[in-house]
Amino acid sequence: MDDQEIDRLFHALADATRRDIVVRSMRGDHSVSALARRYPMSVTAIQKHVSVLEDAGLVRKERRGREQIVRCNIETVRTARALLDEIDGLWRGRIDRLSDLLAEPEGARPR
Amino acid sequence: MDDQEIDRLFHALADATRRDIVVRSMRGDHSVSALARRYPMSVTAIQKHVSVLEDAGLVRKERRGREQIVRCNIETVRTARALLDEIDGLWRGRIDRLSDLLAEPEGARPR
DNA sequence: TCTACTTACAACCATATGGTTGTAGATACG
DNA sequence: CGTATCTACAACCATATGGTTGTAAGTAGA
Repeated sequence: MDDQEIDRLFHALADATRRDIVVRSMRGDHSVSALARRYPMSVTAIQKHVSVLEDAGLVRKERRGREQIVRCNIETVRTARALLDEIDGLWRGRIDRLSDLLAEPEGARPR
Repeated sequence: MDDQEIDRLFHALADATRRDIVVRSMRGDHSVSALARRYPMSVTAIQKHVSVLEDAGLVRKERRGREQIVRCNIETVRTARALLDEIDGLWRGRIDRLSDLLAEPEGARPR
């Protein structure tokens, strides 16, 4: 996963309406226009939000007759979480290395 | 934590330079200008990135003489991760409820 | 003191973002 | 059939974003 994809992923999550669409799309079948009825904005605005989520891989659309059903891609949510875990891992590694240093006897310190 | 704060948090993470600053700021003391030397952009641009990270709570600045040292706020990284965990929890809850339904005998289904 | 370094901030600019309205095509249904 | 619904997409607009340069002020150090 390259930087641009990660940018798109976190950018997609940086909007309350989009986060809400992700959650709703996990809990049942919702067409784009059905989703639009729940927010104070036009169908086109929701189409754009769904498109941003789609480009980020957080959601996919499945056509059913004349409607597009929006469904969540939970794997991508987990990918985002894993990215944050990685940062936390670096932090914990930093602490570990620090305590390693403190625990090491003087002569054993790597040069 | 309200929607706007969450927006700011994910928005701050949606930029490769800013993510890199977060990681660097975990691994030692870096002033704003020291950070700026590592990226192909002006000091002012880095000041703005640090400011976005600060507003998101991902980083704080500590003045040391004439320089500002940027340090990571790991707790906020963990907050972001917890938000994604919450979504994943809803997903897993959905599955649990589905298998509950499937496991239930016909007559026991809630009305 | 004088000079270099670091930060702060205003002003500016191009592009991206998040919304709107309008038009049009495809599908469902009376 | 005709009509309503759903989606797609272009055009438009205001504001936000991410960069720049220029100016000024505080601090360190020869």
